[in-house]
Amino acid sequence: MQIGIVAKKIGLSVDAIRFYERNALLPRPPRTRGGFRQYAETDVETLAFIRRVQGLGFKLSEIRGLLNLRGNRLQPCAPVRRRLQEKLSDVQQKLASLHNLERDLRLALRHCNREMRKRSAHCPILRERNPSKPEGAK
Amino acid sequence: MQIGIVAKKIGLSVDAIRFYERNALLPRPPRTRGGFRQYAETDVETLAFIRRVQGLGFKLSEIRGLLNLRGNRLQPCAPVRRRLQEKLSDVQQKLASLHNLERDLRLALRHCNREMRKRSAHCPILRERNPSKPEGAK
DNA sequence: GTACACCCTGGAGGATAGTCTAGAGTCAAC
DNA sequence: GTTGACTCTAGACTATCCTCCAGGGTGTAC
Repeated sequence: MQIGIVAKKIGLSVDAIRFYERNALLPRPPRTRGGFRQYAETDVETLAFIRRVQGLGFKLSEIRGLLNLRGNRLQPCAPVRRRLQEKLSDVQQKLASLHNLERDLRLALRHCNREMRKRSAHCPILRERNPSKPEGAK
Repeated sequence: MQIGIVAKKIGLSVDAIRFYERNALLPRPPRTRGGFRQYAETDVETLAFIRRVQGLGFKLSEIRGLLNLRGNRLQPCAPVRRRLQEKLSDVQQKLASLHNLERDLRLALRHCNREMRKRSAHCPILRERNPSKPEGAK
């Protein structure tokens, strides 16, 4: 299978696949005499895996770690589990900080509305010194 | 006030302040004969403003827009309000997609746990074709 | 044997928000 | 007038995940 076919199959760009190869996420495939990459089904699976865990919020560098795990057969579930748990707590932290941000934005909007009702000429967001101490946000 | 003082006052690096100037977030201050920047209180306020709305999740390019609004006095509250609302709905979208991600991660962990209880040698995350269709995530 | 789509490489670029560096100059205090 | 802390500039670098490009070669169908 040549690279364009694989790209279409998986929904990636040709450039992205070559990028993954350069960055050791995908093994170097054999080539035709002319130098064209020739992929097998396992490569397609690897790419599908990459997409899938990328969808779980893993960075490419982390995915590289997972792929190495994937290579050996000795009960690799435990380290994967650990990584999933780490990722879950990352996500939960991000959620918390976004919730804070949401609260601060609502607060700012409320100030804004109050000022508009008063037909005041100065916007509290633009003028005030310290309207709501938005700190918690990431 | 020279740049280091301002930096300390606001909690930014000297480099960051110069960076803001280069990127038209902060006006160019007057200089001493020797070429040192001399800041006034209003510059400190501008920087405080930048920090504040950055804490509300605005990018520097967006903050530049807000700062322009800040210049004119003609009832600028309405456009600010609009931007705040846009930002709020961005945040809400991100929250939704992170919630999806959290759900997918929990699901993946559950699969993982099940497999470990079975003392199975293959990890469902590494092997399965399509364990939980993690799509909704950003 | 030629047309056309496809592939190759290496390197640049891009968005974001800065940080870091070298090498030189300045300010204030003593 | 010298010391020491501070500042100046331009440009390179960080991390992330690719995309785009030129200039050239390959594969296959007709």
